[in-house]
Amino acid sequence: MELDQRKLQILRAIVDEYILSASPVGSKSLSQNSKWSSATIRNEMADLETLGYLAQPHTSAGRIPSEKAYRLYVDQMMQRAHLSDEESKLLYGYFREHVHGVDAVLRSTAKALSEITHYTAVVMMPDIGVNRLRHLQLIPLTVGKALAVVVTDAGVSQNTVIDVPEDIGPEELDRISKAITARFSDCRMSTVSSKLVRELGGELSQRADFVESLLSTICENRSGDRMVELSGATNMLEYPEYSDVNKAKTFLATVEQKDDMYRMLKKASSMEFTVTIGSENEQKGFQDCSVVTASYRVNGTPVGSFGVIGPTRMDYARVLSILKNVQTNLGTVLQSFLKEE
Amino acid sequence: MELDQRKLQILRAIVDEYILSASPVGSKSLSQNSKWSSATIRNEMADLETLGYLAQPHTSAGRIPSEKAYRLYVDQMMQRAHLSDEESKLLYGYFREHVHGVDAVLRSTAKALSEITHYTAVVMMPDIGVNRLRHLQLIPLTVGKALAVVVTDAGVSQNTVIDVPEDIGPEELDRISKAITARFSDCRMSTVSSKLVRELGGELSQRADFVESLLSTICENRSGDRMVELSGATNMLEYPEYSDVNKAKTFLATVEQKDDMYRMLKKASSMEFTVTIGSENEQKGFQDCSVVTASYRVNGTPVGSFGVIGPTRMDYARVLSILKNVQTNLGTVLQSFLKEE
DNA sequence: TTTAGCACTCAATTCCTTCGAGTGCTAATC
DNA sequence: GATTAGCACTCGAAGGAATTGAGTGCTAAA
Repeated sequence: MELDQRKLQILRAIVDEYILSASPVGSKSLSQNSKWSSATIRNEMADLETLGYLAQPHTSAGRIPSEKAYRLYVDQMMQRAHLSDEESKLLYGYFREHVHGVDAVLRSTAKALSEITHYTAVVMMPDIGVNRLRHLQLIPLTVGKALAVVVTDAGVSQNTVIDVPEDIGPEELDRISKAITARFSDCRMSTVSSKLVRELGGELSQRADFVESLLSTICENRSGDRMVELSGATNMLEYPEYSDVNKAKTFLATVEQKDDMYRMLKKASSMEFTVTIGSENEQKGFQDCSVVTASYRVNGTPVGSFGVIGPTRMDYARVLSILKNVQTNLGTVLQSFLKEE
Repeated sequence: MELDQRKLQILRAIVDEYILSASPVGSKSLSQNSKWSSATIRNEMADLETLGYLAQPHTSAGRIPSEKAYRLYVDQMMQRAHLSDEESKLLYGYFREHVHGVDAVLRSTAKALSEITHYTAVVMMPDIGVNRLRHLQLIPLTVGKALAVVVTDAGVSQNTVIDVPEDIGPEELDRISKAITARFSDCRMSTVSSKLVRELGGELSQRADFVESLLSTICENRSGDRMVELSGATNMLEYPEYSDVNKAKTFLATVEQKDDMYRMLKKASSMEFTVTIGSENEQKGFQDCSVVTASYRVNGTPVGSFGVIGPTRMDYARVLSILKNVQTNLGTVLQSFLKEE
């Protein structure tokens, strides 16, 4: 049995309807806005069920789309929604407001996404490895401790507390900062530590051990916790899917595992867009959710990604349009951080 | 009518029982562990209800304590719980782990509190105004922007993006940093800006306007958002009080208003401990919650506070013991940041 | 003053009924 | 042969009556 034109149309109508209503779609209501009678639609529905695109919660209920149906819908059937002028203005506004550095922009991106989609948004902070070092400053804290502040070409900054041998005083920390900044300026963070061993010279060579441990600490510092911005987790409580507190709790617990979220986004950052439906997700807590992500780039290199998490029946078309829009805005903003040099 | 000894004992038993079970306490079950018959207890309960200490959800149900009862319980009746060795070790462990600066310690405090109490914890980052400046470093970002990193004697650090006149280059930023650090080291942050105008001299005087705006930006930067660490918000979903998704949503929305949380904690930081029961709370979303806070000190000055938010029937005795314990631990840890100088 | 006894109350639970949206199948129609 | 009208059937949801039981207030006896 094949999916002919009519079956496709009916399936699409069912998915569209279910995304809106969250309750099983019956043949009668469908036939209202269609050229076929409810009986015909019933027959087709029966076929679609056999083919695995639809499921019936119980005998006398309508049909709901299966994950397979969503997959088909996303891959082939949906029509990209277009955002109203109002919406894209609103969205753009979020980016205009927070031009205080890449981190701030990405955080406000998360907020924008969750507020506009009404789903949950996650944004991954850029992978510092691919960025170029612009400035490193060591600031003495207490004896044996210092704060390392790193600034990269993308405007990203990062603080790390590091251990310092006790015989290095504040002045030397400052000299070392300047030496590292001078020597490694414009190098990719990921190559700084390996280059180091070979190119050491001058003042730095006396403190090679320290400098090496310093740089590796900095690169490893970015724990998932600080690397993922989460927003609108509680939006999910709006949906009937989560009117059961236990389901809500599972979802919230999953989404707050920032390490996992980071891994998920990192994986997705090599792709322009991803749509992961229901059980396709690795996370157990997302079995009834879908995750849609988009990557963002700096100088053409993908450095991170952001995404929206919603119920499987989420409005994929709309979400994808929004992500697309945000991706563009984000590109412009990030580029502006680089241009100003 | 007075609250005689027997009434007090019965009231206490009811509160204790209700804290555990969350369901109305009847005279029969109470009489099991008491020297009085259910009838006597019933009579006393009727009196306690007239006096406003108890309420009946409906005629044929047991009694639940009123807010007035909790107030009395907290102020006079409860016996301070004592933590098991295991628990205080566990609690102490959280502090041993994260000695990477005051911020990190406070964040892990929030986590510790929420995990051990199973309620929601909020921790306020210390009010930077009362701390003494130790180091200020300006790091160039792009043309017209720089990152100001401030380190205080309590080990607290803070990043702020500031605007810089375009004619100030990286070298001058560095000189200004050093000059400010030298001149204002050991001054309270709150007095730095006012002192400034009078004591300006040498290099700084040429850039008086810039320096002044810089310092004021730094002091005003601490938005509630970054100043409050929240942990375990979803713990509340465990309790029958929040089995209704809407109530849960209201609670979560309230607790995520970090500005409000900051204001609440700031207000509480002048007191060693506070217990705010139900409608005593300003926040509308906390009408069915209680908030217990404790302050923490650096050099004897209260600089911040932390607290636990739970249902009104929370285990006040236990929570207060834990807060007390944490307060002590925190004092020791914060002190250690100062001593090492 | 305390308590045993008893009638009474009322939410929660259970069981039934009704209702209706929806189905599958069959026979008539295009 | 494809489509559709018609009809019997299914089953969850909604609503109502009966039952249960934990708990009360009151009264009279100890």
